[in-house]
Parts: sequence; structure tokens; C-alpha cells
Amino acid sequence: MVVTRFAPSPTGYLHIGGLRTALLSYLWARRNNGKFLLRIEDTDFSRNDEAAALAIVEAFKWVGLEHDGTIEYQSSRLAIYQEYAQKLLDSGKAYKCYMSREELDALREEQMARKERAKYDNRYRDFTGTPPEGREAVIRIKAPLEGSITVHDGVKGDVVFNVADILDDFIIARADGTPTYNFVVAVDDALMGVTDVIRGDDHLSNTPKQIVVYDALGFALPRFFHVPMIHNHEGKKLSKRDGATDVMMYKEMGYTPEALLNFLVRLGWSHGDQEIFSMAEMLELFDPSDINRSASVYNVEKLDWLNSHYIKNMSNDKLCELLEFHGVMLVSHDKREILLDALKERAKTLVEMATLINEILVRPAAFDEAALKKGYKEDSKVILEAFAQALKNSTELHLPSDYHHVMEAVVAQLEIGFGKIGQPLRVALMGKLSGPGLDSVMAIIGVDETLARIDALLKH
RNA sequence: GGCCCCAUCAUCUAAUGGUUAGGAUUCCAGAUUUUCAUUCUGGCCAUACGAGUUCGAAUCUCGUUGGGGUCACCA
Repeated sequence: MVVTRFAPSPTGYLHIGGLRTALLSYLWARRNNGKFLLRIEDTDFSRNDEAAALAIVEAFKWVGLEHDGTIEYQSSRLAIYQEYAQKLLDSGKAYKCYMSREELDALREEQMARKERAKYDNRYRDFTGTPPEGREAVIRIKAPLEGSITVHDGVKGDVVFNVADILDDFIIARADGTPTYNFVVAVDDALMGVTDVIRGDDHLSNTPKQIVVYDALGFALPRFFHVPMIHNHEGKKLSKRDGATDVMMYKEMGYTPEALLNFLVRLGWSHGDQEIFSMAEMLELFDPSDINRSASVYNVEKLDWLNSHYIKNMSNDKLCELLEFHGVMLVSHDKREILLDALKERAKTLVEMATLINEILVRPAAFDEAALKKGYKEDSKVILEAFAQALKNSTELHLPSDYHHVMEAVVAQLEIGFGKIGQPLRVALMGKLSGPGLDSVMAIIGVDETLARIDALLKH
């Protein structure tokens, strides 16, 4: 049984980097018919954790991830941590330290002055005397004093840490009794039965500490996969400052979950030359051992490309449904199919698509100056009048091809090129010189609206 | 600064020690299109540097440089 977990701290939203590790954990669990657990790391009590958890679940729901079991809140597991801390105390693997913060700070300063690594000096490690008056004790775990700790990492390989370089008897419970991060992570992962820890490689240097806890408590170690960070364009860890870190903002911006997941799974992982991965394919192919060791840069252009790919290949029903979020209601529009077919190849995002739809459906409020100058010449008026007349004389105008035939006839009759009619007509219909095929536009808005728009330009 | 990690086109990446170092995105050009976009075709662009091992190195070893992460009674 493979059990993975996603363990964010409650920031109020799901971070894009978080979504990636969540996705990878999810894929690996599902691929092995295992479990994917969700735990909120809220040992510092400073935020509204329920709301934060909800935000994560909402984002999960949007992209189609689902966690198993109930959400674990560390804040409601304090008794458990106390129990295990007590066990360590009882077995002599941890001890109370009565050093004050002032003393600790002083020690650190001293060490820094000597250019030494700041570390606890073990002064209470074997303390048996009477504790100083009125001091709240912290609990420190007895870390090994020499030798090394090796993290067998599924991504990075074996990483060896020299105990003397990195460890000291670190605090597992604060003076107020609350537990600290490296302690609770190890306890929770062990108790929740997590077999595969997939997380950002910024946690790699925490891992030896967690291993110390595992060992002290006699827990079996999970497999570790430390996946490289996603960097911004400056090559730094992605942060709020880079904008667009909240997953739900991608929904706002008109990205599809499929594109976003496809984009994220390809950051640091690949399968030959394949670029497009459905959820089913990811589930079939993803293996955390195949993850690259190096960080990757977050690059929006590829996301855009993927997004346009998924929009292009989406059914109109689905598209219609998604567009509603962006304020476009098309369910009852009789020319819906023509409209969506004409536009889905042109839009990179659903927001763009919504804009394009409105540009067609809503009569242009004004004609673009440059377009007028370039597309509406002296002879245009006559041509447009002829075309309008031809439309009036036609019956049974429904499909784009019907309108195309009328255009062809007018062009032949006047012995002019397509551009002569296309440009002014485009100005009339769209108010500018770019847009989808004119025959499609006319089919969508219908004869009456087409004539009205031509008329508006002629009277302009 | 200590410790740890990393290093192939601008970006994401591929390459049993033997390839003209491949694909994708971006960009550029051409074709298609009444326009723009799409699509298609083509093009530009990379093994950080230096040693070593080897008949042969992007690939193995060492060093250099560069980048990143982490060093709390935060998570």
C-alpha cells in the first residue's frame, strides 16, 4: 500500500508549487491504488485554519484532485504530540532544557563571534540537578553526537549529512508545550502510515532531523522524494511577489485544469517526447523516481500553448459550461455551435474567448480609427451597398457557407477581389480589421443584424 | 559564512560511454487565410569551464565557476 500526503501550512490559498507536489503525490498514490491524505500544518495557531483548508479543498476540486479520509489538523492533535514527547522523555531520548532565551541568544552570539556554527551546547542533556526557579522548560531530543545520517532520496540519490555539521539537540516542544515542526511532521507521517513522502527539496535539509525523530520513536522510515523547486524568471523560489501563485487565480484568468496539471507534471518530469498528458496518461506513466534533479523555471508561454490546445479540443458543451464562469451565457443561443467552432481555435484562454464572443455578439460601439482608414475606402460604400442588397435578395441564409456564396456572387458581379469587400465588411461587423471568418460572423448574428451593422457603417 | 542540492538551446526537456546532440514552447521566415488567429513547412539557438579515465565523454571522476536551498522556542 502506498500512502502519500500533502501537508501545507494554512496560508489561505493553494500555491502553484503546492499544487505540483500535491499532484505528484496524488498521482503516485492513485497509480498504486493507495491513499492520498491531506494534513494541515497549523501548529502556530495564528490563522483561520478551517477557511484555509477549505480553500485548498476548493482548489483541489477545481483541478479534480481528491484526498482520502478526513483532513487532519495538527492543531487538534496536540495530545498525541505530547504523548510521544513524553515517551521520549520517559525513555531518556529527550530531556527538558531550562536554558532561557537570553542565554540561548548569548550563546549564539558568542559562537558567531568565533565564526562557529550556532548550536546548542547540550548543557542540560545529562542534567540531574534541581531546575532553576520559575523557568519553563523546552523539550530537546537527543540527537546523535557523531557520525552521519544518510537520506535515501528517490530523486536526489543518497544524500549524506555529517551530524557534526548540521545537528544539535533540537527543540521538539516549546516552553508553552506546543510541538515544533520537525517533530510533528515525523510523528504524523509515521502515525498516518505515510509510506512515500513527496515534497519540495527545500525540505531536504530538514530530513535528517526528522529521521532522528523516527529513529528515537522506533518508526520505520518512509521513502523520500524531494522534488526540485519551481523558480521564477530570476531563478529564485517562486513566491507571492511573482504574482499568480494562487491556483484559483488560474481559473479567473481562464486556464483549464487540464492545461495547468499538464503544465505542472512536465516541470521536472517527462516521458520521451510526449507533451500532452491526460489525467489517465499521467496516472499510467508517472513515477516519482523519474523526476529530474534540477530546478525548473516557471514559464507561462508553454502553459498558454497547452491551454489553447485544450480549448481547441474541448467539446462545445463543456466549453459552454466553463464560459459561464466568465460571464458568457450561450446555452440558449441558437448559433452556439458555429460561434464556438469559429472561436475555439483562436483563444489562448477562456477569458480571451469570452472577449472574442462579446466582440461578435455585441454591435461595435465605435469603429477603430486605423481600421476605418485602411479598410473603408472610397469605393467601399458602393460595394457594401451592393452586398447588402444581395443579402436582402437572398433567402435561407443559415450556415457560414450560405453567406460565403453571397459574398462570392457579389465579388464576381462587381469583378473585384475578395479583399475589396472583406475589409469594409469586417469594419462594419467587428469595428476593426481582425477577427474570425466573416461568413461565420454573419451566420452567428444573422441577416438582420448584419444589415444593421452595415447600415451603421454607411451612415457613419 | 557552514552544510546540502543543481548545471544540455531563451524556456521545459530527450539522448544502454559511440546520434549530424532529438522533441516541445518562444522567436524569425515562407505557405494557407478577404484580415487576425489557427494550421502546415522551414530556420535560429545548447552539452558552464578546466583537467583526468577511455579507442571514444553531454554521459564516469576530480577541480573551478555559477545558480539555488537551508541553517529559529516558523512551517
